[in-house]
Formats: sequence, C-alpha cells, structure tokens
Amino acid sequence: MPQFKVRFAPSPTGPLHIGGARSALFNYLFAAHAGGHFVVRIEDTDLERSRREYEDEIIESLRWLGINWTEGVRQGGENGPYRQTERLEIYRRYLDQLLQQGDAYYCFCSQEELESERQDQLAGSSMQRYSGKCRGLSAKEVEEKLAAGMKPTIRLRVPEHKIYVVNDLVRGRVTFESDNSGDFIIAKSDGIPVYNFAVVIDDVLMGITHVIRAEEHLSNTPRQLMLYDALNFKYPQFAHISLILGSDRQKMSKRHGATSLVQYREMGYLPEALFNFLALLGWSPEGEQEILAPEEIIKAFTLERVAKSPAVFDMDKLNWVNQQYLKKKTTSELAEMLRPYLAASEWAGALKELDEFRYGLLVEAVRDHLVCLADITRNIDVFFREAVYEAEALEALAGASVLNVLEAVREELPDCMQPPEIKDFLKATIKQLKLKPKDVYMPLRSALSGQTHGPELPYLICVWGREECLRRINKAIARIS
RNA sequence: GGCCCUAUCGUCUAGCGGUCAGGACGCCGCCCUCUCAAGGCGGAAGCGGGGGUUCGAUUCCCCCUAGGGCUACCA
Repeated sequence: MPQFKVRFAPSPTGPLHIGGARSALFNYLFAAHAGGHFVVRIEDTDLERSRREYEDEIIESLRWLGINWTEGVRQGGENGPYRQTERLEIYRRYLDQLLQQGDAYYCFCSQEELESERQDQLAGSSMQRYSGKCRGLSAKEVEEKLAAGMKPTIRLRVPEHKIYVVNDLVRGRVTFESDNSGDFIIAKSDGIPVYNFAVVIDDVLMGITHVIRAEEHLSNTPRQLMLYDALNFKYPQFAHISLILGSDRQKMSKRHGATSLVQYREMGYLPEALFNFLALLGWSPEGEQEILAPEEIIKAFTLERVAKSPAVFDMDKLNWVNQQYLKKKTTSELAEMLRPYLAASEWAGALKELDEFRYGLLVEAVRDHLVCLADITRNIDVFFREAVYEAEALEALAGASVLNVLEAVREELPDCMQPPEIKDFLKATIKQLKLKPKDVYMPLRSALSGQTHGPELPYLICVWGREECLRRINKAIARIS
C-alpha cells in the first residue's frame, strides 16, 4: 500500500480563514482516510506581513477544529524545520544549482523599470511578461554589477514552446503553454525565495505525494512544474479544490461578515459543527445523511467526490448544522459552555444569585432557541427584567376571568422548582376554574412577564420561584384593577 | 487584455446517455402547542443559451454568455 503524504502550508499573515480551514480539512481528511501522513508547514517568506502571533492563532484554530498533524511545526519530524524562514540555506543550495546549470539567472532590473515595462505592455495590449532583459548578461557583466553592490533577483529561464500538463485529481487534465509565462522571479533581491520556488523544494524534500490546495493555485502550477523539471524532481499529484465565495459570488472577504475561524469560535459555533459544515462545502458523502461525525466523514472522504464548482458560504445552513450539534449536548454540558457568554453579559450579576438547579432549568428552557452559544444573551432577558407590559399582554389581561386566574394562582401556587409539578398545578387550576388552557396560560404569562411569548411557563415560574412570582402577580393585579 | 477554471432549485449538492431530475438549508402551508422555538407531515422552487454527436441528452463535443482565479521582488 502506497504511503500518502499531504500538507497544509498557511502563511502567517492573518487569522485562519474559512477557505484555509477547508483546505486544511480536506488534506486532513484525505490523510486520515488513507492512513497517510499530514504535514503542517509555515510559509513565512513574506517578511513584511508574516507575524508569529498569526502563526499561533492559526495553529490554535486548527487544533480547535479537530485537525491534527503527524509532522510539522509544533510537532516535529524528520524533514524539518517546518518554517520556511528557517530553511533558507536549503533553498540557497537549489538556487545555486539552478544558477550553475544555467536554468536561472540574476536579474538587475529595478522595480521601477519593471513597473514601467508593465505599463507599456498594458498600453500596447500585448502579453504581460518579463522582457528577458537580463537573460543574456555575460558572466563579466554580472560580476561587475555584483561588485558594484547591486542586489539582484533570481529568475528562472522559462523553456520555450513547451506544454505543461497538470493531471489534476479533481479537475482532470489541464494544459498550459510555457510561452505564456515570462521568466519569473524565484528569489527576491534580499535572497529570500518566492512562494513558487520554496513550495516546490519543501514539497519534494518533505516527501509530499498529494498537493491538495485551493484553486487559486492552479495557475501557479505550471511555474512549479518548470521548477520540478529544472531540478529533475518527480511531480506529486495535484488536486485543486474550488474556492469558497461570499453571497455575492466574490471570493470570501471581510465584508462578507465573519471569515476567520476564531470569530466563529467566539460566537459559540461548535468545532464539530464547523468540521461537518466545511466538509460539505465542495464534498458530499454518498448517502443522504448530512450530519456526520468526524470518523464518518473520514471514512467516506475521497477526492473523487469533491466538486469542481465554487461554493457559496451559506450562513443559514451553518446555523442549522450548529443547532444539530447543540441539540446533542446535555443540558449540563450546555450550561457549562454558556457560562463565559453569560459572565460577559449584562445579566452576569443576576445569574450569580441563581442556584445551580435553577440555572439548569433556565438553560433547559431556552436551549432550543440557540443557534450559537452567543445567542444566550438575547434569550434570557425575560428571566431578569422587571415586567413591562406590552400591548398584547395588556390585551390578554383584559379578559373577564383574568382576575380569577391570577388570584387562584396567588393563593395556591406551590413552593416548588419542578416544572412538571407546576404544570400539574396549572392543569388543576384550569380544571378547577373550568377554563381553556389558553385562558389560564396567557393571562398568567402576560402578568408575570409582560409579554405574550417566551420560554415555557412552568420553567419561567420555577426559575423565578414562588416569592418572585407572587410579587409579579400582585403587580399585575394592581395594574388591572 | 492574455492564460486557466467553473456552470443542476435562492444556497450546498446527488446525477457519471434512457430518472416522475434525488436530498439538505432556507421559504410557504398543516399538525403539535399558552406563546416563540423545537419536532412531525406536506408544498413551491432547478438542468444559462445556441449548435452538434446519438434512436435518445442534465449527462459527451464545440461556440456564446455569465461568474471566478492567475497574470507581484504576496502566498
């Protein structure tokens, strides 16, 4: 059995994005399914934008999602280091090799020169590619410029009239002509290699067999193939997965709302829900079941079932998936998970007064309304706010039998915190007063909360307790009489 | 502009020449119910357009259109 090895190689230039998370997930799923290895390496060659804090955040997000790797940064392995800025000597060797072979050359063109060249090409509507000005520099000329202290970039000598074929596992055969690409830069003037170069060296040295990455890299692949050829490396398999789009079908970005994983974690989306939802974006299992545990997804995951077309990120569906996972939690698990959200809310003080049992009842009463954990703060006002009578509530309190109901409850409400018993008590009251359930529930709810809707009444009563209920009933009676 | 990718309900998708075009989210209706949710049941909603190939195209090929990506001393 062949040993598969895949990798996820984020740039630490921002938090882990939804799209990045999905790429990481697909790699993880592929490896886990086939019993292969999964490497995480950090592509931090962009010194300007890379920051260690982002690396920390990305790693944390991956772990939170439930993605583990067998080799790589913060994990170790035989092919390290796993941070590109720590691999500069390695790249240097291959850069020198290419220079020596004559497959690469120094380019002394300044950025200004290149920019104006680009502008000219744009105006003339010709191809946008490097002119090859420094291609034919003699050894002596190079020597002189170097001696003069000029800092050159290194360019790959792109072969002429060659067809490059990417046999993509999700897209099939994709071909590119080398003539469409000018000699491109493989190392910047500060000596640091550029993405297209470093990625090839690392993938080869780390023994990557399958490169699974976002589609935006498909157009980069021919340039990488040129490097594989020049260095006499064997190609890996490629699989380019489609992009995740915002609701306007543009690539997901900040203006589409929450795009980073930490934002979802903070809102109280469960990692298993994101895992499930992200897996369904561009991949589908064979059956009709959509709520699947990680192990089930791993078992079913194959690249053959990965879709080619881009997917729009659907918040409604994520909400639904999250709700499904929220439902699987026991009330006490939920109660624990909700604590930090409540502690940060305006009801933190009031909640401290509540004993554990009644806190449990409160969670039980509102749990079905939660789409994410952060929603809790929008659902519990009614428990703590003084009743302010809405128009509908006043209407409900205007009925002929209302006073009878309120007085009967005031006289006989048991001192108890078990919703079923309160339910029985209300049932008995209904029978005793010979009323319809609605004619007891509605006025009572309105009197107690000032609203005609909210959590199940027995729960509300139990969380408030007898004394508080009597106080509220008296207030309502005073209001209507 | 050039190169490349993509195209089934509003959205995520199944389909891999012959299907009443299936499922899910969302939406609508009904049931349950003190209310709001949840849950159950039901419904509306789709193959972008034009040419081929074929007895037969959602499915294969070409063109158009639309959307997206790449075209950096970013990744």
